[in-house]
Amino acid sequence: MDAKRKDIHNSDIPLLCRACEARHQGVCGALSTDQLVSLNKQSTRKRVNSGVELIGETQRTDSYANIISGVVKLTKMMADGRQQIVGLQFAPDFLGRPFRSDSGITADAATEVNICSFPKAMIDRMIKDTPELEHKLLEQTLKELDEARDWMLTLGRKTASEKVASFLSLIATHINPEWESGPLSFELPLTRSDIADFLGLTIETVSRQMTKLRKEGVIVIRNNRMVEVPDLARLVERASA
Amino acid sequence: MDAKRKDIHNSDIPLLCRACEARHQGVCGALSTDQLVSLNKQSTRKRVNSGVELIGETQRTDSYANIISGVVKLTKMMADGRQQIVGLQFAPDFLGRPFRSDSGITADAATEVNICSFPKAMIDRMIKDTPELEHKLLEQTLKELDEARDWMLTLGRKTASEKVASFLSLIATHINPEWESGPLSFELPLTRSDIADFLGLTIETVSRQMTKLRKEGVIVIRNNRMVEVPDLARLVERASA
DNA sequence: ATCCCGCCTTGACTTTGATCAAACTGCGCT
DNA sequence: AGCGCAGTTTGATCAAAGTCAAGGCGGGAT
Repeated sequence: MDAKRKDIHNSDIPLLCRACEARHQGVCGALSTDQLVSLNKQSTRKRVNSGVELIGETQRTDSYANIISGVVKLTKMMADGRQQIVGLQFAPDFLGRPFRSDSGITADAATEVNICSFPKAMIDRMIKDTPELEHKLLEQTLKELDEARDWMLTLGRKTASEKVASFLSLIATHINPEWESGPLSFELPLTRSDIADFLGLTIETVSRQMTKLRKEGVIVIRNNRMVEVPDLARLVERASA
Repeated sequence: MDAKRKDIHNSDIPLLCRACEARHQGVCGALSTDQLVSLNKQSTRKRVNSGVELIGETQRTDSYANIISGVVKLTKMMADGRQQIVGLQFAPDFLGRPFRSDSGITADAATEVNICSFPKAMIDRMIKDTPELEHKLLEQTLKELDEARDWMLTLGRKTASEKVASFLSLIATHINPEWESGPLSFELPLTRSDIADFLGLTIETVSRQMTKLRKEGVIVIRNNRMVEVPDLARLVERASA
């Protein structure tokens, strides 16, 4: 095993992605300087508004992207309109499904989103030449799989109240992963309707459970989007995580 | 790109795994003859009965395994005993979580299961030396992710009746992937209790919905485990897939 | 054969969350 | 300011699934 390979496998220091002009753990971290330079030429930065479809039925999926900022929701829809959010992606996640163009999932911007996108063909080519890239993809895919399975437990076995607490905990800890103690406030990246689709509930039930948590003093609702959590431990408790 | 690399990426012909004495799409497909020989020395075939824990709290996860036959259920459990099956694995799936020992999931034999297991350290070492192996793992992980997300839609948005039909369709099509038309009969690999844990329902609800499908002529229940489906299309329809 | 035990089914009733409907809030617009 | 609108909250009612309880079925052991 050469030193370079070892380095990639043992370290999780994000590398500089010149194409995105940002440090992140997206695909770029595995690339050589030469590859980054050529990627740089083909990549485009985009800013999209909330609600815009990034990958799906209408948008042909001929590109991958790194998320620079914002939140992307991955949604599955049934023929009759029922829908379920099957994943949320934050910076610096990688957006796109390798080796396949359709997975029956659409990706929409939940908030304003900045992405750096590049041609799918280019990345697919680099994957074949660069094992480190495949390693990065495997790590992200495993992370997404863990998250999906955690959420399956929430969808299948938790009560409405536990679901809402789980969602708020998820966002709270994601916004501030290094939190220790004391109050914490943050902006919800989703509307009530999106939260309902993420939790497998209706908007009315989400609203009622939020109200319940507010009345019990577990959360403070500043406005529809801004939430304050005086004691995260108490919220996490409600989630029965 | 050398020919060998290209071959692995473009072909999905299962290779002979000498360690398992079986052709399958598990990890062995990516290995060289030398690697297979050394794997052969360290691997052990095991037959385990239904209900036995393969990976989890008690069983220290220091090994990976290929499933030779049988069905393995991946379960998440809450502190109060509620549990959710987050995945089913069939031959020739690969069993084990790379790069991490605990993922909060236990793997139990749902039926009698035959596995071929090898030391985790050995595979982890081979992963670093053999990009093709990592490619195989990525493919399986993506498949599991797709399945998990499909199931999230089922858990979050389908009715009890649709859930049961979805489960039966899943098993029916898995048992006989090349099915065209005409009646189809198969053995359920799970108990009612397991089915309930997979669907996020109670055993009573599962039982009632099975009875309903039986009375409507969509399925015939030979005995608790044996089910006959006269017209698969009609069942799939009920699943609102 | 009979008993036993695990697994499954069925019935009566309760609870949770969905549905339907109405009203409220914040915000951009004229 | 007043209007309109999207998003949210709240209330009343309803239906779906859960809970509790009893009984049936089948396979293995004595």
